Amino acid sequence: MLDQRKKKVLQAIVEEYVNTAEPVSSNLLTKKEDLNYSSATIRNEMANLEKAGYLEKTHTSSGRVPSEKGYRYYVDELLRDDNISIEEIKYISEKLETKVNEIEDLTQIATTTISEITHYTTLAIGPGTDTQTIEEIKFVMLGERMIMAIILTNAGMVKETIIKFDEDITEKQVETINYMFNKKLKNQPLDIIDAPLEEYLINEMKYSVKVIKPIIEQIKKIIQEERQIYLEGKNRLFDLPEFNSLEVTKNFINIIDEKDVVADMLDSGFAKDINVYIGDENEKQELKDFSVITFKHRVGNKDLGTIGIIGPKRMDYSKVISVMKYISKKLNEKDM
Amino acid sequence: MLDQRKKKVLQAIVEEYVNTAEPVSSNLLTKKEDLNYSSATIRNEMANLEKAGYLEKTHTSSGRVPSEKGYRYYVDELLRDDNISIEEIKYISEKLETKVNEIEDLTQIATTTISEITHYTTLAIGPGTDTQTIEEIKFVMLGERMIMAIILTNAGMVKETIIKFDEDITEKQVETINYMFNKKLKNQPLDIIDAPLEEYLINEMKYSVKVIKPIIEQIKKIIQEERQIYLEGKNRLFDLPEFNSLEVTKNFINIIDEKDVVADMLDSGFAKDINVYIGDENEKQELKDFSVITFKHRVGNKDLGTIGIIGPKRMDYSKVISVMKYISKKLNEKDM
DNA sequence: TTTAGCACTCTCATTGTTTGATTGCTAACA
DNA sequence: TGTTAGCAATCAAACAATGAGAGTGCTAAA
Repeated sequence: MLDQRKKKVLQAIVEEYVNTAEPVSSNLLTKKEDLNYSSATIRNEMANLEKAGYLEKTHTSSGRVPSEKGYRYYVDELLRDDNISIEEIKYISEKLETKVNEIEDLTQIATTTISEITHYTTLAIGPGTDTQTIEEIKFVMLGERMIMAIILTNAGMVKETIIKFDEDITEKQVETINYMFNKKLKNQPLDIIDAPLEEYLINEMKYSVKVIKPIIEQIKKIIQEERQIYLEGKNRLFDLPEFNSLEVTKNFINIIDEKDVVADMLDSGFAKDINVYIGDENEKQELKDFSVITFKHRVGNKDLGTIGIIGPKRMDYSKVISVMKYISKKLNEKDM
Repeated sequence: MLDQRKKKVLQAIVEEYVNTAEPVSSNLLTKKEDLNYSSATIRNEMANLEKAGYLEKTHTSSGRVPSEKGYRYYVDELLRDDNISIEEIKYISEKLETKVNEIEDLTQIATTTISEITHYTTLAIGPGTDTQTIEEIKFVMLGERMIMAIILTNAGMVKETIIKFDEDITEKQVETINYMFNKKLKNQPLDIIDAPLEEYLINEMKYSVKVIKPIIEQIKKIIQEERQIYLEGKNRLFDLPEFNSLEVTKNFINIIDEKDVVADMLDSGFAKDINVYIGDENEKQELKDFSVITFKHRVGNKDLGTIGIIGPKRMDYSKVISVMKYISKKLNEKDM
């Protein structure tokens, strides 16, 4: 357990380092209002904190930098989570009131807003197929050999896809398909669409494989592949001193371009409302130099996926967590 | 006009530099089969070529590097445009034969294939709204206050969007909308959808503004905003020595993330089948350190937009142009 | 017209030097 | 006992000096 003065020193070092990206010296800390001690005293405290693992040095005669343990302690015990201004609250409220036609647009708006306010790269992903059920499925004829399938899910999402056939198809057939698919799929989980279903429908409907197979295949494809990823402020981090290194920059670009990494990053465990992963705490090795903060994106208690930000370990945790808490609450209060 | 030997020297320098990214010395060139002269002779020729503007030096005692004029001469006069192997031809053919449901998928496939073979970043953009006409427009009811509009264009593209209303809407109304919109819009250019049309429809149909306005607005939005951009191999260039510079790397990322820049880049003039823009020849100042090569993406003579690659000025023009010529031809031969 | 030879130029890697920031430690102080 | 002044030690960063190596331009001879 850290005593009061150690907490103050640690907090001051984290906040100073977050601001300046420069190792913090004992001398600098003596200028802080609530640390009225000589630099020698501060130095002793810093040496203690370092011994306990909360601080690090970049070389023997450098100032101190928070370790991951230091950041973790700061996040868990020291930070303010109401670090949000009236103007920011106003701005967020305005943005979230935008009228949208598709519920996904709201995800985009939230993502953009968070990135604008925090100045970090913000990512979002739609809900997994396993959490959604089919509310309705509709087939529309677009030509003799082309139909469109439209799926409405319980989360309020609409997915559509085009299916082409090798042979002509009649209005009557489309009607039957409509009826049969709905009968079989209504209120079923999205990922029910699979081989056994295909077989069943072919037997039941007496339609040729040539009709059913392309439909099932295409729907399967769109459900599996089309998990939308939203990305905003990709280049926001480029001006940070961490990104003066080519390696870090390229590494970062590779990470956020890799859909799998982003999906995994956003799908990680959700013990709390706001989840903070600092450096090595991230499951993915690639993320060891970054911190990630995520929250479940719910609107009126419907699961719409996850929103998260990524930034350097030297991140303004206080600001990010404050903004996320507020936006998360506001989103959930909305009715759609 | 360059004499035979000067051409050989220029060609050798371009090709050597394209391969190695190192300034080319006179000594190195003497090792080329068709340049059986001493280094002193080559040096004289290089001095001449430099005086004429085809070559540059990075410093007084360095080897030579092609200037933009040098690249231009190489592209116009010296390069082979059948630099494509049997394996590559085979690979391309296979890829382009993939069965697709939506014509845009073909653009994606072509883009990916080009990037794979050339190892450069490849971009594509769909056809502009001004070049397409509406073949059919369909409205489907998805709920009491929600419909979907589906537009089929003459290029074979399908665009769809969801529209929500503040008041309930009937099946009957949707039918009327269907009829009226088709009557008015069939075979009209895509960008006809605008304010005067809105007024006309409101008068004609006696429907409240509350019904027509959201429809027009949403359709307008999707037509204007949704010009799809395809991007493949974004990180392909990162390993090139040019990208050892942070500035170049960040600059590049910024360029290809900026939809406007990419659109402008791909929409530039089309004097020839294959268009080559070297460094400063690009309209956009941001592209001055890169070369861009584009071609009109046509399938069965339907305009499907533009495909282009971007890479360093030190680009393998021969390979890229050869591959593009072949793919362009193959695409156009397809019937959709 | 071509080439051998040589002085000249410039980059790049290496090494040494200086400066300044910061620490840890010791001894004195309250 | 906790706090602080003072000081030697450490290290990064900036800068200068040096030398090797690669390449050129020019001249004179073949």
